[in-house]
Amino acid sequence: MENSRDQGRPGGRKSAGGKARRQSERLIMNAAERIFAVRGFSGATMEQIAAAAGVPKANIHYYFGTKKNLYQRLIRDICEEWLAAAQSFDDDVPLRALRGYIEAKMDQAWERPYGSRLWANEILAGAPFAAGYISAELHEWLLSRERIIGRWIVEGRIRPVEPRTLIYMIWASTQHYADFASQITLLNNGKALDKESFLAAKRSIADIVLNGLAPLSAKNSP
Amino acid sequence: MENSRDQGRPGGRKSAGGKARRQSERLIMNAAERIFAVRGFSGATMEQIAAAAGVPKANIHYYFGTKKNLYQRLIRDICEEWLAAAQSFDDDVPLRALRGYIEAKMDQAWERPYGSRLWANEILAGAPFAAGYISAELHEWLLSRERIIGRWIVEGRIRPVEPRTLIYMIWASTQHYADFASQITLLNNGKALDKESFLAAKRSIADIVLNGLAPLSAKNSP
DNA sequence: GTCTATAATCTGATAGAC
DNA sequence: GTCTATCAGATTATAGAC
Repeated sequence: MENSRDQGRPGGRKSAGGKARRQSERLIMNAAERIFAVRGFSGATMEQIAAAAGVPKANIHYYFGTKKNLYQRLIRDICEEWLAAAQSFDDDVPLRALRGYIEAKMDQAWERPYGSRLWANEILAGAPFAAGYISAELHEWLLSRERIIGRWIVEGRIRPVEPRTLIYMIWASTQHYADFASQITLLNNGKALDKESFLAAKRSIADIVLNGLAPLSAKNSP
Repeated sequence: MENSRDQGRPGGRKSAGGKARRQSERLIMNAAERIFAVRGFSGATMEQIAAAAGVPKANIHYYFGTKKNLYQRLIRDICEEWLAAAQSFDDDVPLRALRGYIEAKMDQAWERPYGSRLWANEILAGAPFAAGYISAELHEWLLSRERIIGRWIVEGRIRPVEPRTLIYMIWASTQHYADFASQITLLNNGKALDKESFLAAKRSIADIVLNGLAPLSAKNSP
């Protein structure tokens, strides 16, 4: 009656499993995200991850098979979450869409900084695992938003700027607060940025960008 | 007559040596910069660096002693070069100082992309080697420029923004073109950004930032 | 100074007891 | 499912011939 396909290494079923499995996987993935974010794929060791998760090394292999596999799961996870922020760029009022997007990206940098850093590390390494996702979903999203921004420019609703540069600026400026957190901390007398300073930065970034885009007419008078 | 302190491993003299030494060191450092930039300190291997430099592994140890030592030399080198760009933030006309600085940072991202990426990797890792430099020289520079920007605001020459956020935005936006080059390439149909697109991005970033800072009065009319 | 060979340690992965 | 013990290969560093 027992089906041997279903025990032992994962993969027998799609990726289901009891709550014990799910719980262990979550524990390991959280630890792995931190370690990979700091050391990169090749720099991280399974032992460091095991120690951070508080489990024996062998358990990680039991649940994820290989280091590569574990890493890929995280990349996929981060891509999926990224889509959430991407959706917030969707109002038809330029300044509202852009402010919403900037705020969503900043919230993400605050709430899941290690995800952002893992991504940065992956890109620095040449995007060996994320390339497919970038060329497909991300590229598509980028093109669609460029079209929207282009339309706003034609309609005179924002100042003429290169849409792509604008989007890169938003990515860079928001992710900076996660990716360069250790530098920011050192420049803040060794104290990590508190929530208030972070919120101030969020507003400030949005203000600079949005003022930079305000059309020549319709100046914002008090 | 011969002094044994002066042969064998470096360190006998400060860091002098014949042209052969200097040439070999330069060759190895260039290769190491590329490898460390992509894999990070712990992810890079001496063998990869040796292969990239086209020398036997043992030679690297002969010239630099340890991996750590080689890496530290690079960090120092990059810090020093960074100071050059920092100097360009020095005009008393706000828009000129800022545009000059943005352009200097962009030029650096173009000319020495691996230096920027190595730095990014170091920060992601928690700045274990660069911490001292960041807390001292970089912090000092940052404070001095914040004072200048603050003065401009008081004098009504630029819109009131958080000076630190502004500087972080400039760092992030310019370094993005070096650090995230692989992502940018993938989003550009697999072709690296050419010089023209890069120059366009440089102008575009400066435009957005500077427009974002233009004071409420004295609007730029045609 | 340059290079091959090798020592000492670390790392990903697995075996197999519980 | 969990954990200890361990293997095979990689990795930093050195020894020593040339």
